[in-house]
Amino acid sequence: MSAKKAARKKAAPQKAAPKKATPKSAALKKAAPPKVPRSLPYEQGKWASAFAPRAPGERRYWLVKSEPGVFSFADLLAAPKRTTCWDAVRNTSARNFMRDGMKTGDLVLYYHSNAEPSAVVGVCEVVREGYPDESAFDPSSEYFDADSVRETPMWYMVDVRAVEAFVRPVTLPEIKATAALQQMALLKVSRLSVVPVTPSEWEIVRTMGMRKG
DNA sequence: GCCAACGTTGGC
DNA sequence: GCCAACGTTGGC
Repeated sequence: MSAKKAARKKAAPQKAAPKKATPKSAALKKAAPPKVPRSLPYEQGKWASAFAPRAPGERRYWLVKSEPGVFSFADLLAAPKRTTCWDAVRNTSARNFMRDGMKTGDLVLYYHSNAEPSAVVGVCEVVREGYPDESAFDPSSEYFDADSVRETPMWYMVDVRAVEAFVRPVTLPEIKATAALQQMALLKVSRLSVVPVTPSEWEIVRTMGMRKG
């Protein structure tokens, strides 16, 4: 285990729920002049398809990671309305996926990272599209970021609701051993807590997770 | 615990 | 704008 895990703090007194994944970095940075959220050229990059205009009714798929010791899928199932805000993400690419890519109704694979075994354990659904992450504004939060101000929020989150628990975990070794899943962003991009999943990848992983035996 | 792969920061 | 130093994630 690594540093994280340290997370798990007071419950955010906010709307949805507790904290989750990505712990953060340290610290309180000294007061700095507000920065405008940087816009990366990701629209033209390898993730362009995640942000491209959608066909009418098109649903997209994603994967989010959380350490089970911090916020597990069982915690999500036990949360009010089986819903939580996916706060505390402090990585610009993951932020962009949440702020600009995810839409209500999209389905999300729930992955337990730093777990034994690390695995996809269930499915949740986006029920609220990107909105400012309140924890970044709160000086008492361990996720406080002085660079994020209400006028120009730096960090965003979405709300997700649990849809179904897999009947068995689809482990990382299994994913790595599946030919059709070799291109999954989960395997290709290291250390990103929110990543896109293609429709075929989603179908394969979900089928594996819902099949007994 | 180790370390690879990144992302971010800051000096220049 | 370059790039080295540093921090973080997360598999192993």
